[in-house]
Amino acid sequence: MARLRRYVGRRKVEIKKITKENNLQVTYSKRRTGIFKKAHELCTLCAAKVAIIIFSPGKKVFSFGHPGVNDLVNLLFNGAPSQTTAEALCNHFNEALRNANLRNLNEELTQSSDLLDMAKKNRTELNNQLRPALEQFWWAGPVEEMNKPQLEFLMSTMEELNRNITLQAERLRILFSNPSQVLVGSSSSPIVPLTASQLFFHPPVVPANHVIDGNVIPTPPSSHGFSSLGGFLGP
Amino acid sequence: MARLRRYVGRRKVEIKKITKENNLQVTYSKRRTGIFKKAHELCTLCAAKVAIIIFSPGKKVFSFGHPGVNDLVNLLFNGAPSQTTAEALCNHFNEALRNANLRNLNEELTQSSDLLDMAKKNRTELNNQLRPALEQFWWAGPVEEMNKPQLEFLMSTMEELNRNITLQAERLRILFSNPSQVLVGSSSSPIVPLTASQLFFHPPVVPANHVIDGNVIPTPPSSHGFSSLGGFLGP
DNA sequence: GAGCCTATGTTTAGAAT
DNA sequence: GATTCTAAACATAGGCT
Repeated sequence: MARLRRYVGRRKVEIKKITKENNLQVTYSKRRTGIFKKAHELCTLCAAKVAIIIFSPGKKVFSFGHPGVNDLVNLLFNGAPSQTTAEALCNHFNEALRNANLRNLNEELTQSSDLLDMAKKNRTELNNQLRPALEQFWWAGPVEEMNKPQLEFLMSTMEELNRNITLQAERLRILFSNPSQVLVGSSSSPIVPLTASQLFFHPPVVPANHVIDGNVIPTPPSSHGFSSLGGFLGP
Repeated sequence: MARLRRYVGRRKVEIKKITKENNLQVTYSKRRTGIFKKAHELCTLCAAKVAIIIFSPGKKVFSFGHPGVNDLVNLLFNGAPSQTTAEALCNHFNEALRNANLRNLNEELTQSSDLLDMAKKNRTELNNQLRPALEQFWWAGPVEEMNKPQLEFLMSTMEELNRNITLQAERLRILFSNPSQVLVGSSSSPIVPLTASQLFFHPPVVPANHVIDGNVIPTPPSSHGFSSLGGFLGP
């Protein structure tokens, strides 16, 4: 009864930058977790796809949350178009890359490579084996180093990405040189103009099954390409 | 007193795919809002940078939340390096692009272009005027069409992005052809190896002040570059 | 579908471990 | 720096408009 009130309970907090460096760190950590959880739930509940990148203030610690590893696995091993596959894999790697600054979990990436080898041989048959393994990557682990095969794969994935980017660029150029054809009218226009989203999120036009067999070394785009997503790559 | 108990209160919900199509839609909408709010708070509280993409199940409705418009404004008008500026702007546009499927808010983009013209003339002096205007873009509005100057600007921004991508690719290739130099050792190694994140999130190496004056028409990468972030661009 | 409403399930601030 | 604890703050399911 004389129990001292050790815990105060949640306090109201004004939404402005936290000044106490220590509090900030704790809050950051907690809320990051919270957001990821929410994202996970949203994915599960609604079959949505969610990608999140968070750059912490100083520590350049950033996380990448992404739900639907299940979905990715499905895309990956159920004959989805190559582009999608490439994206799924690239995404998978980036998930790791983006966490690449704390611990050294090279094992996970290695395992990933193994999985890819397996996938190369049989897409659907291995589905059940791979699923649990890939799901380990959910809030995937960090990487301090990549070995050559891993890098190789990353690059080949990027190569395809680059090709798609170039294609999109070509479309953009055409659009640009003749804007009236595409940009005129609203969505109800008889001309059926492309919306901006249609322009940029165009379905694949690239030959299939390239990524998994790919091992070329072109001039792939680096993840700076992703910057447009965040614009947080500053110095 | 005879007040009927009209509202039941929140019910516990199992985290698995919602079957009732109607419920799903409502929940999706509510929770998406919730996540964005959380993200916004995280940004404000912790000065973090958060990027979120959500693809709804069927409707291909996706949103892009991104905090720190404040930060972007600062980057934009306080002499930040060009690359960062480019990214900030590109991001800004993409924020709009990604919402480009519901309403038609061309006005907002137009305003944006105007802001850029202003910025071209004086970066810091206009800071206070611009800040509130740009902040309107926080959960920015949709766009069904872009006019030529807007497209032009988008492309020039992308051009720079593309250049950076190529640079990064070059680094990657070098790394690839001589992995041992970079990939050996842990972060405590005397060789000071690049971490994956250092490799990919490298500081700018591109000449400054290009974007704002830019008006060229190169082969810019399209937003498919972002796919690696989500891998959700499939058909 | 967007919005309001409330009872309840969840998250989390602050302190301590 | 992550985790635990408590109580209060907050988010939200289901129902209704």
